Formats: sequence, structure tokens, C-alpha cells
Amino acid sequence: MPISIVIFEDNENLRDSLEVLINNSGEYQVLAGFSNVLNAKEQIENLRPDVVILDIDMPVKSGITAIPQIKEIDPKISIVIYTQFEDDDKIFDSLCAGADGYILKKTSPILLFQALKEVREGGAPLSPTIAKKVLATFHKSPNQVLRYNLTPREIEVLKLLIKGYSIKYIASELFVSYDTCKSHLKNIYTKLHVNCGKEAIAKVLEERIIL
Amino acid sequence: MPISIVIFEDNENLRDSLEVLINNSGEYQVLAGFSNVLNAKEQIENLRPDVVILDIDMPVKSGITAIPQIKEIDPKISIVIYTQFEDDDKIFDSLCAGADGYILKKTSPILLFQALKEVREGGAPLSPTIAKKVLATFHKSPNQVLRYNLTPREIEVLKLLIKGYSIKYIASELFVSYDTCKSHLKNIYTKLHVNCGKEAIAKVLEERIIL
DNA sequence: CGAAAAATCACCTTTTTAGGTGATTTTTCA
DNA sequence: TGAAAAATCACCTAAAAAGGTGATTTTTCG
Repeated sequence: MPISIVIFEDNENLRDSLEVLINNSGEYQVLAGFSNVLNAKEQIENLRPDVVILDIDMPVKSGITAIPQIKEIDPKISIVIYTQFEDDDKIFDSLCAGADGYILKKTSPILLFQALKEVREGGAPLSPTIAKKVLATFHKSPNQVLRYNLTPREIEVLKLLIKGYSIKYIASELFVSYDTCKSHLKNIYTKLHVNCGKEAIAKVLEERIIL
Repeated sequence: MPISIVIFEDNENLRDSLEVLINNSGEYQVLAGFSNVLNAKEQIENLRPDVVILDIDMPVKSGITAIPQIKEIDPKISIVIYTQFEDDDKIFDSLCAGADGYILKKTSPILLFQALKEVREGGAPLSPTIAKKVLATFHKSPNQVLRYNLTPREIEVLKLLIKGYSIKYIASELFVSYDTCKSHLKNIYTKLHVNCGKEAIAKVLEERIIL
């Protein structure tokens, strides 16, 4: 039994050529192609494909909105994003929503074909630039703390601060006076170039600064 | 000029066969192979390869410890992990330390060769099961915000709060009065079960709550 | 040893938040 | 249409945080 596929892609030419390419492979079969995701839920519910190829930028409704809907029907349905966009928002919105792959159109449809294979084998096909961005979210510069020249004590204070603790509580945790704790915080704020604790927490957690 | 490579791999047979395979390609050249990372810093500093192939489980010292050292010398040196391990700890420790790729030995050395190509083209080669695990870290239940029952406006306020903004500034951004903004914050704190802005920021960013 | 860095503490003022109470207007949706 | 939910605003008090200044003790390290 061939692997079944549904395509959401508003460019008709592209959609048709994908369909031909995939159907001619012998291993895959396109069940249907749609130019928008307005009725994605019912369409997927009826067709129950193994894989969905999903464009993001389509009329009226973003393809991303269809991801949770499809995954709700059956999480085993693989969703491969196929789009021209490579901005962080779209990438991470898609992945967070549950996409299993993200392939850029600027690469050839042939690579999309490879991606179908990979996703069915339990992989997560990503175009190289996308994979790079994904990995980058994990990378933590080992020098980030050094760059800010925080002292060991300041790091201790900051660790407690980013848990949302009050100055009073941090002071008691470290067995120092309230004023000492404040003194450290003042220095921390200066070194991190922020003006208050909230900014410091946001900066540390957003930039994934290791403490 | 061929792409230069250094291999850290304690299995001599494997190391030698990799070396032969890579050298015979014409495009790549193995500068050296080592059976441990005890002197990785100096070795890399002297050899300055384009790519490092790094095993994790090696005598005395884990290959992961070498990652920050190498990246400190030159972040442009690509590091591809080549190991049998696929447990989450090793994977994410490696990626967080700065690895650019993670290839399992159970796949053929041929795939490692492909990975070298990919990493030099700015990609992030990952074995399928690894890629799957990496993507899984992004998947979030779409109901996280719903769980807290935040209203659309409250989400807007919270989005600005987690940037570290002051109440006054948030109010001006949303064109509402200071008291209105405070009113929203009070409700947000109640719903998130926190007592202040700092805790709210910490909770949202730590728990990766989608807004 | 001795200087530099780090850690400690105190006191002061001003600003910002938190928490409480209550009320009006707007929007949403059954 | 009409009730419920959401959004808006005001006023008050107390607590917490920020910012400044200055000083002493302890640690670190050449």
C-alpha cells in the first residue's frame, strides 16, 4: 500500500507538479490537493492521509492554523511544512504547533520528496538553514557570563532572582543582609545593562545566559 | 584547498577507516586523529581544522567537554558528534555546548560523510531519530494558555511584561491608563498563581508558555 | 606580603509595584 | 436582545524595588 499524501498549496502549478512528481514515484500517492486550509479539518478527517504537505502563506488563513487541527485528528499524521519563508517566527510557530518537518521551496521539489521518505521513517526533515536555526536555540555561549564579568556571588544572586524571588528572600537564602543583596543587584543591573530586576530576568532567560 | 578535518574517536579501527574514507573523497582531508580529548585544546589550536568529528564516550574525558574549548578557539570550526548514544542527556548536553551536528554510528559512515558536506554548507546534520527528539522539545500543547484562561488583552499585557517593561510603559504601548494596565496585571497574577511581575516573567519563560 | 577585587553592610530618597475596592463602558455570544 | 465576560478607569495604602553614597571586612592572587 503506497503512502498517502494530501497537499495544501495555493500555487496551482506547483501543486500539480508536486502531485505528478509524487504519484510517479510509485511509493507515494496523492489523495488530494487543496489551495487553502479553510476546510482542512473535515478534509483530513475524511481522507486520513499518512503525510500532509503544508504551505504556510495561503489565502485567508495561514497554514500554521491547520497544524493543531490535523494533529488533533491523529498525531501520527506527519506534517511537512513546504514554504518560501525562513523567518524565525514562522519556523518556530510551525514547530511549536506540531510540524514534523520544514522544507524550503528554494530547495528543489526533489528534496521535498526525500523529506517525505525521512518523515515516514520517523525523522524530522529540515532544510539546512532551518536546522541551523533550530540548533542555534540550544547553543549557549560559554562566555556569556564571562562577558558580563559577573562575580561568583553575583551569579548566585542572579540565579535566585530569575526564579522570581524577592530581594528579601534572596538575602535570607544567602544569609546576608537586605542591603548587601541590593548592593549585588545594583552591580548586576549595571553589568547586564538593565534597569531593574524584571529586565534582568527577561534578559537572562531570553538570551539563555548560563549561570 | 580541501576541507580539513580532525577526528576524536577511541576506536582505532573505526578511526582509521573513517580517515581512509574521508581522504579518498578528494574534497576532504584528515589532518589528524586522536583517541581522547585530553589535549584537544592545544591540538585544535595548532591544527585549526574546518571540521571536528567528535565521539562522546572516550577514555577519561567525555568528548562533550571538548566542545566549548574548540568553540572558544574558533566558533567557525564545525563540530559533528559521531556516537552510538542517543539518550536525551548526551544529545542536549552536546547541542547546548555548541555542537553543529549529531550523527549516530548505527547509521553508516557514508552518512557521516554526507553530514560533513551539510555542516560545511551551513546546515545542521542530525540523524533522523535525533532530529525527531530535537523537534519534540518545541512541541507544546496548544492549550497551555487556555489552561490559565488568559483573555486576549491579558496575553498582550503579559507579552510586554516578559520583555521586562514597566507598567507605565506597557500602558502607553497599549494606549490605556496606568490603572487599567495594573488591573490586567492583577488578574494575570491571580490566573498564573504568582504574586508579582518577576514571578510571572520567570514562570512564563521557564515553562515556555506560549503567548 | 600587599594591592586589587569581592563581599559585606548602612542610610537615605524616590519610584515602582502590589493589593484592595468599586465602578463604568464595551464586546461577545447564546 | 440581554446576560456574561472583557476591558476600561480611579483612588487608596503599604510594600518592594531602584538609585545614590560611602564604608568596612574578606578573599584572592601576583
